[in-house]
Amino acid sequence: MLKRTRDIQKALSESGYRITQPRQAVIEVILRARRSLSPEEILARARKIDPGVGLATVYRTLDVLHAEGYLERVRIGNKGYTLTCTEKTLHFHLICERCRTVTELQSDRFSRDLMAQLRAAGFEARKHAIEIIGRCAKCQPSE
Amino acid sequence: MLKRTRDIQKALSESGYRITQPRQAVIEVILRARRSLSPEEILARARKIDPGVGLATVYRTLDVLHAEGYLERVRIGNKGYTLTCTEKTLHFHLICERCRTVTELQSDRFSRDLMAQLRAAGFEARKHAIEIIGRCAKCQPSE
DNA sequence: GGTTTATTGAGAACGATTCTCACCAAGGCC
DNA sequence: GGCCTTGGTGAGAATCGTTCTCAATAAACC
Ligand SMILES: [Mn+2]
Ligand SMILES: [Mn+2]
Ligand SMILES: [Zn+2]
Ligand SMILES: [Zn+2]
Repeated sequence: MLKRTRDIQKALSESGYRITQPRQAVIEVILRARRSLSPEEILARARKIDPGVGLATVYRTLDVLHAEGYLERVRIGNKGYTLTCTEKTLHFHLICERCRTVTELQSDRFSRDLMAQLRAAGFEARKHAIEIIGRCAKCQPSE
Repeated sequence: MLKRTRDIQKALSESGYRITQPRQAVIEVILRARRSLSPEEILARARKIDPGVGLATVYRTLDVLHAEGYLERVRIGNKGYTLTCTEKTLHFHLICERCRTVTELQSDRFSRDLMAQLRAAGFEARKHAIEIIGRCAKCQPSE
């Protein structure tokens, strides 16, 4: 089991959630993934750890992780893929539409500028989703 | 009929689309709206102009407008609301989760910075969705 | 007006997500 | 360790938004 899996479990436990087999499996799967996964993909991988897991529980666990701030939902096209996220600060996602890898980026200048704009507009931000969709460096159309 | 409705109709017509009653109604509804609307809301309003319009046609017209660059889909929560958009350049959306108003903002500094980051990452951007979710100036919790 | 053919409305079909409910097991307590 | 309480679970039904199907319609062009 990954160290970060234990960290998240401990935090969930302290928030009053029970650490069940299915939850452990789902968390482990998401942390191990190199790219964002759909709920169905998470289910398939989780079943290799705990064969009995059900799809509804995958959705429920995603909700828990989202509510506790350990997971973001990122969309590619109409499909709802998911992604772990450690960052709490303003950052953005480069989503490769070919390999589905999600790269997280940050920029202080970017953040400062955005904050200033929000203040000017009198807008109180609660959350953000900054997604740039295209091709990552590895997936450029060769030519 | 709004002038901009006629402009869009003319452009669609020149692209080979037929200017039908339902399409006219949907375009007019979206342009008149002060906030983003769901497909169901668009249907309800379009039926006040042309009572026979069907839901499938609303979806189809949204697809056409999207394909022709006259409309963006913006999500609030899980629901897919829609919005007209004139801007072609990099810009972002301030989405009020209370009144659903979508404000479009732009910033040259922001754009330049983002472009630089993308270049550094070797990422080829095709489209973007920059959404800040929260409360607009009018919807601040009083006090 | 007549012809062609893209577009339409109604309802069926679909896929993703959520709900229901009887059963189960995590975690606190002795 | 065993017992109890109750939150969590799996299976399948239900729901919801969206897409599809197809016969009927009406734009657009002559
Ligand atoms: Mn992130
Ligand atoms: Mn826009
Ligand atoms: Zn890629
Ligand atoms: Zn508002």
